[in-house]
Amino acid sequence: MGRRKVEIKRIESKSSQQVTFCKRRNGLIEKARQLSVLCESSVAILMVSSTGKLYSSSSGDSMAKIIERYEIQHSNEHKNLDLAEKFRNYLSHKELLEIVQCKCEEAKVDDASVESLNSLEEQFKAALSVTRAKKTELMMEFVKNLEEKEQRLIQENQILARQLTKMEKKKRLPETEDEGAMSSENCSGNNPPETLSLLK
Amino acid sequence: MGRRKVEIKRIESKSSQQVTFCKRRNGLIEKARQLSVLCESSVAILMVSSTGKLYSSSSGDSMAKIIERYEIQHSNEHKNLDLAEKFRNYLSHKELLEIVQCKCEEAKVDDASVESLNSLEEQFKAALSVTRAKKTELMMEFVKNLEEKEQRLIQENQILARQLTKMEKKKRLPETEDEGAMSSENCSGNNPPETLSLLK
DNA sequence: AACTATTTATAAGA
DNA sequence: TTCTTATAAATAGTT
Repeated sequence: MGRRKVEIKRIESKSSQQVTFCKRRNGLIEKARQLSVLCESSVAILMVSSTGKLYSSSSGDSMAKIIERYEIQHSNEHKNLDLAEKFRNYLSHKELLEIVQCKCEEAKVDDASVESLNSLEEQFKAALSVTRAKKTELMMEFVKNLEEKEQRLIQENQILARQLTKMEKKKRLPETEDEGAMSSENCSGNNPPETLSLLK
Repeated sequence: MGRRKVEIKRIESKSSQQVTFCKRRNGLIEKARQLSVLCESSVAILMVSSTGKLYSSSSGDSMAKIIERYEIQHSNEHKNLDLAEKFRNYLSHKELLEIVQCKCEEAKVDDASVESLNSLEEQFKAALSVTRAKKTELMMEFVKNLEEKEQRLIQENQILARQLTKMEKKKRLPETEDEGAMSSENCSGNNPPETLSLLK
């Protein structure tokens, strides 16, 4: 698509190559963007020019996310970075623990090479991360339960305090036997018994 | 380039989207191949479809090599674990938040390039890490306080219940005025008042 | 998966 | 680099 048909083979002239690289690079990035928008997908492009310069573009999602997705697919090859994040996103806590257990077994049989220990380390990092998330979840639940329990205890205390106040009244005035039971208005203005200080 | 001009926006029909994804995906890969050959360069493409399926292509060099090249370039950002670690070790939560705030300001002025957003993302990751540690600390403290409070409330309830039991006894036998106050033995065998059901 | 009317990308030139 | 434009190539809608 140009004035001439061009054969797809190395462009000899370095300057023409540079011009073509620039034009087609932009074209490629635009095509990727369109694909991403039209089809609700993520596209990442990495280009290394003949001079070694790197160009990259990502659409639909961040470069990191897309590369991560690739590395999950090719899990054997991805030795290095933040395994934890990947596991967190794609595996349940249980599944992860199973993998770690398995790795531990392997490591026992193994001659504990640096390779295998490195792999084990990564597994532990991932396990740590997922565990941390699980922990938070459980703590949130625990706090919620404690708060509910606290409310119930406070209510209970109030009921007990009210009964106590009423009893003391009856003791002082034993002749008034038949006043309305449990009327909260009766208590509202009274000082609570001193044992209720913690409720303040 | 087709029977109609198409707007670059999400294709509603899932099946059309699928067809377009397939056609343009192949087109993109072919363009990448051509660029690689014409300009003696390496091109990697990663595509994640709307259904989460991954497609990849590399020309001029292996995917692993090209991704490696990218990660070398972005080594500062890819060491995010180290970055988080550094922040945790050398900066207080407050200082980190200040840095992040500052970065947010920068990003607002900036034209929000992929570069700057990527950097911002890394800052957030670091912030997240430190925040998570802080959060755990605070939650542990909160839980401790709740547990202490719970104990105090339970004790208070027991005291109130005891007083109530005693009062009821006095009422039934008003002649025995001077028995030992607060003797727990007196209550141990008694049924608690019905309002204490929540303590069981 | 193939066909083709059109649109789009781009090679060459300025 | 960027723009222009003739032409090649990609692809949307159709079969």
